[in-house]
Amino acid sequence: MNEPRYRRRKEDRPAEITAAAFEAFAENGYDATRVDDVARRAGVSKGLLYLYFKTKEELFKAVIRNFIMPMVDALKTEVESSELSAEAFLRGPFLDFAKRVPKSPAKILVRLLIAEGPKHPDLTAFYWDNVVSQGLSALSQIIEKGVRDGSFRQSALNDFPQLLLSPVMFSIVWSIVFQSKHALDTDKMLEGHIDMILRAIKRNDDQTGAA
Amino acid sequence: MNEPRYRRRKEDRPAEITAAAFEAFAENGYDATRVDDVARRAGVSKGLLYLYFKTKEELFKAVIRNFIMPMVDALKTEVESSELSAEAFLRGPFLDFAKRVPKSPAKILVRLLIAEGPKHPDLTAFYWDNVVSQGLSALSQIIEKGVRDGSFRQSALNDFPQLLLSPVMFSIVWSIVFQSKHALDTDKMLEGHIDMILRAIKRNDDQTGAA
DNA sequence: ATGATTAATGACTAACCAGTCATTAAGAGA
DNA sequence: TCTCTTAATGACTGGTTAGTCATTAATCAT
Repeated sequence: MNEPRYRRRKEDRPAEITAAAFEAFAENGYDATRVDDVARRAGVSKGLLYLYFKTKEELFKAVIRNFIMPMVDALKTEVESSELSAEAFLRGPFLDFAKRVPKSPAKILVRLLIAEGPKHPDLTAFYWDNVVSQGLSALSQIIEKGVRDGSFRQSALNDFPQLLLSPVMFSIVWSIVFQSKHALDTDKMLEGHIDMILRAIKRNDDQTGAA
Repeated sequence: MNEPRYRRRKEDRPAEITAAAFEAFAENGYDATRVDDVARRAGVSKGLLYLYFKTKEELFKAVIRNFIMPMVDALKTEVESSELSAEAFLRGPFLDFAKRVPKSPAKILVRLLIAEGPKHPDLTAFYWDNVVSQGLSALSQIIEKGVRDGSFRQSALNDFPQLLLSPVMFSIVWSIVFQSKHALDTDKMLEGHIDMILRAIKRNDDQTGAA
């Protein structure tokens, strides 16, 4: 009956607290999240939390780091190890990724970045270095590969790989803001987007396909 | 030397306060904005502010309404009064609009909507009714017009006019989060986007043009 | 066993801030 | 000029919360 009040598991604590904090920040954003609430979710006292994280802000940054790293690593390996043609990569792994993100909990990071980024320049810098610039250069590689082997023509995508990502971002924002009231079939939209892009940039060997 | 402490200009006050609040909310977001600060910016006491706006939240909503309404009205008139072909409209007024928004102060509203929307369902609903759904249906009209007169083929844009807007949203988010450190030529990107879209959806009478 | 070490607690405080209200003075009317 | 209405003030309060610290109890070393 008397649950052990003290557990003493120094190694696990930070990860447990970070996970709880992720939940809390995701639900409420930075300001509205109470440190007490994070501690309670982690089954830990506030004092202990402050033993591992000096301030609320440091905790916030730890959350971002912890949950972004794995995603980026996964994407990079996928890109680099793939032997698919550029088109096949866009229709396959890239589309999968694009469909997955707006449904994953990680979408919340976008909200946090937009909402809190301007107040935390170092966090934004971290995000840039570890996520955005790497993601964009991976996409550029794919596109250039397609151009080199003659299957894609030169297009705006060469200068702006962002255009591949913008509907993904849009899906995320939509799902955060409107999804509950105004469902959007993001999977279909993203498929349509890839179809359109490919129709625009493929050299005309054949000119069929896609709705 | 003794500036008049009391000015008594009942009619101007609400607009002055809303303008000050827009600045403050834009800089700091909702939670971090102090009502005292808004009052100071408006050159007014906090007590007076509470004479015109019952709560901070009501003030926030007034800000959104005040700054969104004119934009939407402008866009709607433009769409409805235009006699241009679908392609000309996309390359002209629509592209202008798309270029303008990410540079205007109104872009901040997107940040506020993403950050605070989930906590303010009625505000989100207002935004939907007055901005998003109207904007989308205007775009749908344009696209259908192009399809009807045979210049566009059926495409993903028929189901997802959002695809036209996603790079605009992307530009806004980029400019909020990264612009200071990593400039993006949003004008060029948006031009490239329209070029690609048109290449994808135009029926092949001619198949030349655009980089 | 027994002290030494340190993970963990939670009551406390110092600061902050949305919203109130008793008071002041500007302008309107007579 | 005097009175009445109301725009405008700003000190105050009640509630909230990030961060602290004196204390407690697991675990470890001997």
